Amino acid sequence: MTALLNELSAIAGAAFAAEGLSQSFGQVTRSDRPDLAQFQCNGALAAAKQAKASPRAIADKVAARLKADPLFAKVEIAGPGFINLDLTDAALTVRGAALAKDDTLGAPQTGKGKAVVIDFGGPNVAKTMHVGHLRSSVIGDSLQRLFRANGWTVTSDIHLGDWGLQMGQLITEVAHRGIAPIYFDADYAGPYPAQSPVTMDDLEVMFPAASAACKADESRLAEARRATAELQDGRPGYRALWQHFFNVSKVGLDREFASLGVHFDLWKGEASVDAITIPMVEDLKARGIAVESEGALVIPVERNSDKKEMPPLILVKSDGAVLYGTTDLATIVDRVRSQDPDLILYVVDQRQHLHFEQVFRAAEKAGLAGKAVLEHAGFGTMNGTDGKPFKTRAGGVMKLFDLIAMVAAEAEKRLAEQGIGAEYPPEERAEIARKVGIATLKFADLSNYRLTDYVFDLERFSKFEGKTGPYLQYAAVRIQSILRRAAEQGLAVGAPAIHSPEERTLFLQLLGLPDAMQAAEERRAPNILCDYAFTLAQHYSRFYAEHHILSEADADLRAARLGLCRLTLDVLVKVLTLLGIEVPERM
RNA sequence: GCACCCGUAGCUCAGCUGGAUAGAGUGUCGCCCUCCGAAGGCGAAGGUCGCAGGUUCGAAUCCUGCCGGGUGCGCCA
Repeated sequence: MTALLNELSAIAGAAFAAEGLSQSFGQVTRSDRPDLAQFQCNGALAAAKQAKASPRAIADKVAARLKADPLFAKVEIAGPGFINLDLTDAALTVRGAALAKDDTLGAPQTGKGKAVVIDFGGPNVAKTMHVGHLRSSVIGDSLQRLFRANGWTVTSDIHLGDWGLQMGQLITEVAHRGIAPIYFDADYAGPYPAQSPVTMDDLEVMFPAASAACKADESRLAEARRATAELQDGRPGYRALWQHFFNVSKVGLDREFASLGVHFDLWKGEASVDAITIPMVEDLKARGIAVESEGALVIPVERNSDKKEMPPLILVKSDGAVLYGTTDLATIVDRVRSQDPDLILYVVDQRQHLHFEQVFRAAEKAGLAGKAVLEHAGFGTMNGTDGKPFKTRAGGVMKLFDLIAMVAAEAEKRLAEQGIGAEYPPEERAEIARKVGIATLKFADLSNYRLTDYVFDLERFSKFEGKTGPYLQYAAVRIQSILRRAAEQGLAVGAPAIHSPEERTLFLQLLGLPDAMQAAEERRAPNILCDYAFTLAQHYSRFYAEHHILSEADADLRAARLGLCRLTLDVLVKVLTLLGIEVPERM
C-alpha cells in the first residue's frame, strides 16, 4: 500500500510533468486550511518562479488535468495559486477498506532490505538508572519499533558504559575499603569467588564516594587511572572484580528496562570490544592514520573546511588506557562485521555531538564503517522546573524506578477517585496503574521534539488530562468497551463508511498513518507519531460525542460505525505500540 | 574566544525541505451526563513567533548581525 500523500503527489507530479514542468512540483500535503480543502499542492507557485510564468496560469493547467481524475471530488485554485483538493467519499472508503485489510496497516516499507543498528539506553555499570536515562531509552525504543515496522532489519544495542575510568575508580574504592583483598593480591592465581564481594546497594554508595575522592585527591585519581589501564591490560583480579560489577548491575538494569517495557537485542558494552580494540589500534598505527601527539596516540580529524576547532580523537592516553572514543570505533568495526548495517543510529545526549563528529570522521578516514551511514540522533537535556538539571526535593538524583512507582501511584489514586475500578481485582488495578503511569511518562517525553531541552515537571506527570498518554489510552479503552458490548449483543461489524463530516475527518486521519510513520522515520522524530495519535483520538472523540453507535436503529449504519470504531482502535493501538505504550482492557 | 542547541499564548510545547486566518495542551471564563466510560465533548478570551536588517510576489521557517538561556571544546563518559 502506498501512503496517501505519496499517491496524491505522484498524480499531481504527473500533471506537472505533462505540462513540461518538474514532477517534484507535485508534492501534495494535508491542507493547512481544513475548512477549505482536504489536501493542497503549492507546486504551481514554485514552478512559476522557475518557469517565469504566472502561478495562476500554471495552476489552471495542472488543475484542468487533475479534474479529469475521478478520484477528486473537488479541484480548486485559491489565493495566489494553491491547488486545493478533496477526494470523493468513495475514494476514501476504498482506501479505508484496504487499510483495514492490511496486517501492517499500510506501514511504508521504506527499510526493506536495509539493516540498522540503533544504539541507545547506555546506562553505566555500577550506577542505578536515573531520570536522565529516560530520554535515550524511551526515544531509542520508539525508534527501534518504528524502523522495524517500516521494514528495516533492526538490531538494538544497549551499549553499556562499562570500560572507562569509572571502572578504575570503583576498583580502587574496593581496594581502599579493604572489602576483598584477594582480588588485589598479585601472587594469587585464582580462581576467584563466584559470589560478588559487593551488592548493587554497595556500588550505589561506592561510586559517588570514589568519584568524589578522585576529584579531591590527585594521587587517588592517578591510582584510578592506573587501575583502569591494568584492567584493560587484563590483570586477572581486576577482570574478576569487573565481572562481578557487571553481573550485579545487570540484575538491576533488567528490572528497570522490564518495567519500562524496553527491549534490547544486544547487551553489549564498551568492554565487549576489548579483544578487537588493540588490533584495531595497531592497524591504525601501521596505516599511519593514528599518530603520536603529546604522548598520546590520536587520529587527527580536522578538515580544511572547518570553521571551528576540531580536536583529534584520542585513541590511547599517555598512561596506556583507551577511552570511549576508542571503544566506539571498535564497536563500529564489530557492528560492521556482525551486522553490516546500512545505518548506525546513536540515540545519545546532544551534549556528546562533538564526540560523535570526531568518531564519525575517524571512522570515515580509516574506512571502518563499511557501507554504514553513521548518524547521531541527539536529544536535549532534561531539566527541573527551575531550568536546571532535575533533582529530587532532597537534592538527590531521582531513580527511574522510584519515578515510575510514583506516577503509577498517582494513576491508582485517580482510579479510586473515579470509583470506576472498585470491583476490579487488586492485581488488575495495579497493572492498570502501571500502564497508565508508563504511558504518562513516555508520552510526555516523546511528544517533545528530540533536540529541545525539556522541563521535567512532576506535577505535569500526575495529571492525566489533555494531551497525555492516558487520553489516548482512554480513547482506545472506550472503543474496546463498545466493541465488547457489540459482541455481547451479537451486532455485526461492517466495513467503515462515511455518513457524516465527523466520519470523513476521522477517515482522513486514519489514512494518514503511513504518512506519519514515514515522516517520523525520516526525521527520527517520535513526536510526529504522538501528534498523529493525539489528533486521531480527538477526531474519534468528536465522532463518538456526536453519534450514537450501539443504539443506532439502522443496522447497516450501525455496522459501518462499528467498523470505523474497530479500524480506529487498530490504528490507535498500532501507533501506541510504536511509542511503547500499552492499552489496558479497561481503566 | 570558537562551535553546537534553543528563544512561538500566563505556563508546557508543536509547527521550521518558505505559502492562505501561526496551532495544541494546560490555566481562566461559559455550556454539555434520564442514552455507548465526563481521564470526555463544545465555545470564549489570550501571540510585536527574542531584536534589527537582508533574500523573496510571499519569512515563525532561509541568510547576516546583535540580545538572552543552555551545552561543548586532547588524555572523563
